[in-house]
Order: sequence, then C-alpha cells, then structure tokens
Amino acid sequence: MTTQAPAVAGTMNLLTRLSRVVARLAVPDLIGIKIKEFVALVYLRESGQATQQRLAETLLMDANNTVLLLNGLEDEELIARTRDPKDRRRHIVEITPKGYKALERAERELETLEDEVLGKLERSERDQLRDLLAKALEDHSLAISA
Amino acid sequence: MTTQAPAVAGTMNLLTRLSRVVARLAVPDLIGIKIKEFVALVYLRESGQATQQRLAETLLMDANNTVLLLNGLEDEELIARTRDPKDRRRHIVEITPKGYKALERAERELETLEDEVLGKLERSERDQLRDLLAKALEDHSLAISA
DNA sequence: CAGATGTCAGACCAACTGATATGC
DNA sequence: CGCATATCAGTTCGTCTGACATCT
Repeated sequence: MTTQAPAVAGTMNLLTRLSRVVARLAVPDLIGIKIKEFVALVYLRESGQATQQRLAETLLMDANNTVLLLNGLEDEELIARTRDPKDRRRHIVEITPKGYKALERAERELETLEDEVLGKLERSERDQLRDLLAKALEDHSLAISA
Repeated sequence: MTTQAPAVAGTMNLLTRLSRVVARLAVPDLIGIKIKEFVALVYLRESGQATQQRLAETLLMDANNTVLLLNGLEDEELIARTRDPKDRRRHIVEITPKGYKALERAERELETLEDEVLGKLERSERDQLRDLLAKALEDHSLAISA
C-alpha cells in the first residue's frame, strides 16, 4: 500500500496542506511577485477597479495590511491609486499596464507550477477541481463583477 | 450575473484564496489548537509514530520550526518524545491519549467549519473535492503508511 | 459632531539563519 | 572525522493594534 489516502483525512486538512505546497513553491524568485500580490492583481484586473476596503474584504486581509501591500505594488508601479472625486475619502485602485504585464508573467509561471502541484491529476480532474474551488469561493469572496 | 467565476481564475489562485478562508476561520479559539498543530496530530495518529525529520518533511516545514511546534504540543502533553533506542540521535514522536482527545475535538469543530467553508457545495461535490485534493497530495506528502 | 476611509508606528507572532550539542 | 538529528538564540518577516489625519 503506497499512496492510499487516510480514510479520515478531512477536507480542511487536505486543503491546508495542498495550499502549503503551493505557498512553498510559488516564491517571488519564480513568479516575480508574491502570491498575495498575485491574488490582488488578479482581482484588480477582473474588477477593473476597486476601493481599498473592497480589496481588503476580498483578499481577507485587514485594511492596514492592505495599505502596506498596495504601497509595495505602487512603488513598483504595478497599481495606481487615485482619489475618488465622488467621495474624496476613497482611493480608487487600478492595475497599470506594467502591472498587467507582471501579472501575465506570473500566470505563465504559475501554470508551470500547476503541473507540478497537480501532477497526479488528469486534465479533466484539474478542471473539476478548479470548478469546485471556484464554486466554494462564491460564498466568501465577493463576485468579481460587483 | 452575480456569481460567475472569472474565466481566467487559475487553480493556484483559487486554492490560495480558499485556504485563506479556512485559515481565517480555523483559529485556536474555535478548534482548541492551531491548524498546523492539527495537521501534525492527524499525521501522528495515522502514522502511529514518526521521527521529527519525517514530520518536518510531511508538514513542509523546516526542522527548526518543527522543534518549536513539538515543544508546544509536548508542553500541553498532546504528544510525547522518546529517544529511539536503535539510533539515539532520533526522537520518536507519538500522539498521547490527551492529544487524541484534543484532535477529536478539533475534528468535530472543523466539521462544522466545513459546512461554512464549503456551504455552496453539495454533499457529492464535497466528496469529489476531498478525493481530488487527496489525490493531488499523494505526490507531495509522503504516504501515511510509509 | 459621528462615521467612514486610509495611513502609519509600534507591538506581536511565525518563520528562517546560524551556531551548538549529541550520537552515528 | 564527517554526517545526521535535534535544539536554541537571534534575526527577519508578516500580521495585528492603536493613534491619527482627512473627508462626508
């Protein structure tokens, strides 16, 4: 018996462990940016723009941390902050062309990583997994096209 | 269009985000121990016993960190360390009855959490997800019954 | 003025680095 | 002696807390 999954391994356990595999492999050296930056940029590309608060909610980080994350991204000119003229307390955050390119590069690298992380799974199984994860997330992250 | 998944959301992205949901919810207040302790205890229960090195490999943490983690668990008497008489450099790590109970409690709480995290998924979909995650992990974590 | 948004400094915690001890 | 295993001190990193500034 080489690779039988333990009968009782809960999904939360498996999820935690597999995400750890990703975290260990997806280091900035490889994909150019940090995973958290990656997730943020993906959201910004899909949503077009967002306030910082909304970003914080979506990424499940507190507002303070979001400031730090965006500071880093802004320094590298991957995102841009502008005041919302409608409500000058707010910042509108957008991805820049440079950020777009960095994101595409990261996605390319991450695709290679996917082969490594999900190596055991058939193409169809990977699709299944992606769809299940996406569906589970619907509850938690706000919909992209908000 | 409320909850359509973005076409390009990579699996690595989704995996990272969903695990974050778990991490935010599975705080010690709720399940009694830290997630990482939970994962370690699950492994120890399934494997019977392990050296610290093996544990480190399986949990994807470096050996130093493993020491700290086990120190905490040992202080609470959830695990026990004994010298391996065959090779006195090694420690044999085992889960204690008290650890067993703590683990079972955590699993009960985590099951409730699962409802929250995977609320969108049908029973059959959750099973699918669990199986896919388990299969993907076969490559990475060592088999339990090694 | 109260509430919302964003910013920052300092505290806190988890992870990595390097040095040490012991046994093979 | 070189290598493996485990440990710890110190540093570093990411995250959270609280205070503050700006705007509605």
